[in-house]
Amino acid sequence: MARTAGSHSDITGPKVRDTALRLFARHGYAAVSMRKIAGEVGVQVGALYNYTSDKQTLLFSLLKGHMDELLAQRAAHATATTPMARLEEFVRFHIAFHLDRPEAVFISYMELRNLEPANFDEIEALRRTYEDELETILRDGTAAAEFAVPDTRLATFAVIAMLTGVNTWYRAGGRLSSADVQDIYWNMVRRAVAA
Amino acid sequence: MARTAGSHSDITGPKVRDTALRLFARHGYAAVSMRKIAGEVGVQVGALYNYTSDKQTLLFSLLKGHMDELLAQRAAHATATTPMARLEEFVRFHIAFHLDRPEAVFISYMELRNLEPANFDEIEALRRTYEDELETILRDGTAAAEFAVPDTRLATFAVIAMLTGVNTWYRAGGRLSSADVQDIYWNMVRRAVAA
DNA sequence: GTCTATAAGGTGATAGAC
DNA sequence: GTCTATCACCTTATAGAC
Repeated sequence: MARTAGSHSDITGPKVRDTALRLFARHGYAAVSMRKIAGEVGVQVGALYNYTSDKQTLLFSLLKGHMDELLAQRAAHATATTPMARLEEFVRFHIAFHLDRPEAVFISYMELRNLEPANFDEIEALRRTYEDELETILRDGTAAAEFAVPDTRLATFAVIAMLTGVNTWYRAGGRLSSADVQDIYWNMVRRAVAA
Repeated sequence: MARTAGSHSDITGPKVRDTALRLFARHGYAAVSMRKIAGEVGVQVGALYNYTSDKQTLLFSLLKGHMDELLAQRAAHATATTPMARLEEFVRFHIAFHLDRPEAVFISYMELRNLEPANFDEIEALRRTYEDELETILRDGTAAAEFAVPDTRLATFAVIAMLTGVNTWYRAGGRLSSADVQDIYWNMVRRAVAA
């Protein structure tokens, strides 16, 4: 990893991504210019193009990175075996993961429509993979009579929406910790689906 | 209501609002130019300014109209008396109202950040008024031992998020009617909060 | 790797004719 | 009420110097 004299790629690169993530989350992709990103990073606009081929690719890269990490972390944390235990694990993981990175979560939902079709399809497929794990848990639990869920697809949507909604109101440093929120939401989810 | 010769305000006015609503919902407020709206409406850009003082006011007006209608319709439909019946009525109303106008719902959530502070505060106050009715129902039901909800504020957020999430997947003409969805979601909400 | 300068075109909003 | 023309500015992206 030799470092070219005068180069700052190991500093500027991550800074560009962090800055873009923050600005896209706060103001929206369409409302944030490459000049604004460059200004926050502390470089001129031309320098940004050393780190992304264009603005669209920058957005896609942020969303792709987020979804890849979601699936990787989820796979690393899946250890339970019974449907009830798997559901609790999923609920707690989802809340913890999403509360940890509110900006990435926000743009991954809000900026989907600003992805070019091919990029959109790729992100959607990853999101679908994640949701399918929850649906499988709900179907397995229904088959085992642990759950009473008449429509597992709708229940999947309902649970995901309820859990992701935490990000709209939760503020770190408030009266509740992530663990508190996990307890309360798990209690509601359990009762909503339990036989 | 005399009509000036050559004037079309009674046609163009609503058309500007409908077009802006549709384009903002599809592409986002920042990505839609006044020229694009004018083009879809079938007028030149200067004509738009007979119907709105500026682009920001157009967005605000759409969101304000949506929230006013939400609160008016809700008030008109509130007839139940027991907490359980009031909750069921609220759940069914919320789904029916939101499925009826997906574009207005979408921009009312997605474009909040593009409102100027004073406009944002006004819309937020209306949304808060709506949410407070649900929280009151949950608190009354908990006091009456019909519900077992340890944290009524969080339960309010959870229920609203779950219900509004219907709009992300529901498509008119699919396998389920609005009434079907209401039945399924009411069943989940009831079990999540019932004592 | 970063800079400056530039290309080619889009932006919200207004003035004044009809 | 709608049109055309215009203002002042911002946009993404690239070329070439250092």
